[in-house]
Amino acid sequence: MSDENFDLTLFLPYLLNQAAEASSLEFQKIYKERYGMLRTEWRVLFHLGLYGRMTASEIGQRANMHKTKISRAVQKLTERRFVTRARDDADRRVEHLALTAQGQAAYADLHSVAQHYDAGLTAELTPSERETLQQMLLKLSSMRPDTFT
Amino acid sequence: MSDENFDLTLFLPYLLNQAAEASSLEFQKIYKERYGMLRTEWRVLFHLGLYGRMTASEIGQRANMHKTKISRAVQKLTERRFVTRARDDADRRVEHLALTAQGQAAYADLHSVAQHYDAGLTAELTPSERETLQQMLLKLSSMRPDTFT
DNA sequence: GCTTGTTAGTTACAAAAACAACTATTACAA
DNA sequence: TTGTAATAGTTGTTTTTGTAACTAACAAGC
Repeated sequence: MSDENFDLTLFLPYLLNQAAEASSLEFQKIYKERYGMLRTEWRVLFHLGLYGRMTASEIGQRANMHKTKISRAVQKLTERRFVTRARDDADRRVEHLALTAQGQAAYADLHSVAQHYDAGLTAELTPSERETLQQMLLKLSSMRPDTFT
Repeated sequence: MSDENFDLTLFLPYLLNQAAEASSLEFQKIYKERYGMLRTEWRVLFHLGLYGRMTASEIGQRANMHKTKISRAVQKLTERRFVTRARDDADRRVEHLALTAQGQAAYADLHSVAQHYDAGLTAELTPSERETLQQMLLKLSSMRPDTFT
């Protein structure tokens, strides 16, 4: 039963985790040191920078983040004047979030860092490898595997 | 300066994190439900199952886990009779860890689950894609990128 | 109008992770 | 020896996360 040519160090969830951690370590340092941000905060910032005005739920859906995480990230970001909140007039439950000038500046800075960082990471891959990697990661990201007993 | 054909949703650390989380979700449920294990505990178990008797530091090096995480994981695993500890006679600081019969059984079970789970994940990839993915993830895992300012 | 259900977001409490300081043991050099 | 540094592992404290319960606002049927 135990297939010997199955190496657990090549187990995809494990490998992905290792690669994800290793690859985000240095970048993490940068947004932490420069802006005192957590991963959740950086993600909210980058969604707002990328897509413009959004609500917390919209960010949650796109980023696969739980609403409490977002709530807390937004709180920190507003405290530090990176983000503003505006109640929707029609539906007063929803809040529209947007970057302040300061938030835009931080986003622009980190966007550029990310760009160089990413280039550094992929430097060792050929363009086609890079493309394939992206496609596969996107596929895996959207997968919801069920019962594997 | 801001290269418009750089899409942050394709930023490698982000993509890797998304893929890693999505791909480990269901597997996580299994070892949690069946054995009440945390990720750290599962990792220690699988290292011992895979390599046999090891010390905590050895596991730490291989798995890129901090020693406190391992210490606590080992504590839980010994409490639940999955792992035994044995002091080294020559150097009484080090402890050799090993799986009990019960630990072996759990490992065998989860190994088999992992095998099927992994097969399910890679089902949509061609063997060569799978191979390429592995190679790239291994490369990224071992990378220590520096200053990308 | 009023119930009942749903959605957006927050808050409170418990679980887990990160980080620093600690003990015990060994190594090694003055 | 004995004093200093290094290593293996643990413990304590602070952050961060996860989970569940909550408030407020809307929606829809009656």
